[in-house]
Amino acid sequence: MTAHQAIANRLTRDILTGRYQPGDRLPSERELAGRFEVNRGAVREAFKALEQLGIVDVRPGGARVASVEQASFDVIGKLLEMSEVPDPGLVIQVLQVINALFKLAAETAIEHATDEELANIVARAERLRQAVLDAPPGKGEEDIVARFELMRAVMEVSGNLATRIVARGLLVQLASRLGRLVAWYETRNPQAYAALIGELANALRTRDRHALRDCMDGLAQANRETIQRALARAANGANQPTEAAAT
Amino acid sequence: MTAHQAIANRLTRDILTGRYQPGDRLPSERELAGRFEVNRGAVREAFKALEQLGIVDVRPGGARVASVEQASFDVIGKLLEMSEVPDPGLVIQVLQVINALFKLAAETAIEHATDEELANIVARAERLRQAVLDAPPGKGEEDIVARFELMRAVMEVSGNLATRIVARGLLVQLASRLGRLVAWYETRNPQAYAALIGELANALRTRDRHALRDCMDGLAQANRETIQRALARAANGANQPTEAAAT
DNA sequence: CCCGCTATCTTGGCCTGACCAATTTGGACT
DNA sequence: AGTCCAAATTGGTCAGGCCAAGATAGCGGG
Repeated sequence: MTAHQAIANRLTRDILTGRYQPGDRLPSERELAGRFEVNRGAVREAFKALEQLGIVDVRPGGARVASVEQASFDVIGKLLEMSEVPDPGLVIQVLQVINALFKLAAETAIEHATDEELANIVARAERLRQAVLDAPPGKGEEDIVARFELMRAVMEVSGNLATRIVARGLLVQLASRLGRLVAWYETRNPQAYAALIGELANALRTRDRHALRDCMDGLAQANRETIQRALARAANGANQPTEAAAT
Repeated sequence: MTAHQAIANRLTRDILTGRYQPGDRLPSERELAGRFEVNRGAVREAFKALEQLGIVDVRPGGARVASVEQASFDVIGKLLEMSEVPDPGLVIQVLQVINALFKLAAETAIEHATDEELANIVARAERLRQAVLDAPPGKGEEDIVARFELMRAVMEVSGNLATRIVARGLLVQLASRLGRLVAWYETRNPQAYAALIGELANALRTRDRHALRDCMDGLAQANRETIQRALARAANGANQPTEAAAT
């Protein structure tokens, strides 16, 4: 962790947690340099990062914190990192966006992707389905990662660069945060979930748009429930199972 | 335009147009400082911007350009600015993403928004509808902006921060680019479009999810066609109607 | 001839100290 | 109280330099 990164993180945290309100003026570069005992250049680089994040507007005369509304979408990742267990409401919102894009990507994929690409996806889905079924109860946690990867794979072959970039960004931001809670995941009803995955694989294979739409909502709901439950559990027994250390 | 911004723009352009390939090493900070006749600090700040954009990976030993795949979604705006008339394919892709989010936002809005918020949106939609109908043929170009603003308004009241941030980012990036082509817009079939807007307003007012879904696809298609036609026209008569100056 | 290791060179990270131009701010003046 | 101007503050940039983390070429051993 370089100096300017540390400073940027600290300031980001202070801003996103409301210690600095929108419109407030941040301390000057010189003062922060003194406070953090670093060179002004390091503070400047941190400011650049904040500006790029869209949470600060820096110009001669002073740097002011901007409204969250006009923030870059990278702040979502930062917001997820604010607390030990990410805010469930925000996670759900991000999931909704991801699912909307997943739906779009899948529909585009069955129109534009090559047979080979689709076959690849289908194979991956089948693998996930087997994994879900084979996993002993309480030991099927790992597949939450596989679920995300399946989504990502579909987005890759959608041929839509915008979808890829946006969804990828959201997925990595979310996955890197949820991955740490892996110990709390549990697929409530493996059979039902496996069936949904199977439907998805079939819809993709046959390029059946209608079948696709039918299973999408179910999948989204299943994912949401799994994650919601994991979050709730994590929030309770907050630091029992693993070491789960905070920095 | 400050020095580091100019340098960042130049390098961004070089990278996105393929002058530097993914994996290539960028010239060193010192060399670029010499080439652009600025201080190394300025180049450093430019590098910070590129790094934040996700198109460059900078670390001791050298800065390398990253794959477009792992870029931040802000590059979409940059990509749209690469050429005089934005790449139609990319615009369509971005529109698809926006529409997917619009759909999500609208569905969330009819569930969570207050009556007052919805009434606001409906009023705005009605205004747009009237404007479309009243505009004399060939003079209805301005409403393309209103269309975007209507979408933005719906996203604002959706109560989903992730949607707001992502969609807002995409909308401003796209709108700021398409706004300059305003002279080429023309609503092909005002009556049909006005009818769709009317349906949308009704669906929102009555919180009718089914009716909402029905008109969404039509709206998306109408928007896509309008913009697609404008782009094609702009690409042809590239600099006839207005001054349309390039920097 | 190829592979692995080391010494050297390059590169980014950071520092001190300084000047300029844009903004803020406080006080003088009306 | 409201206006206007000058001083203080702040970000933007520059110069030159040290250090540690990577890159690289050259050597030695297989």
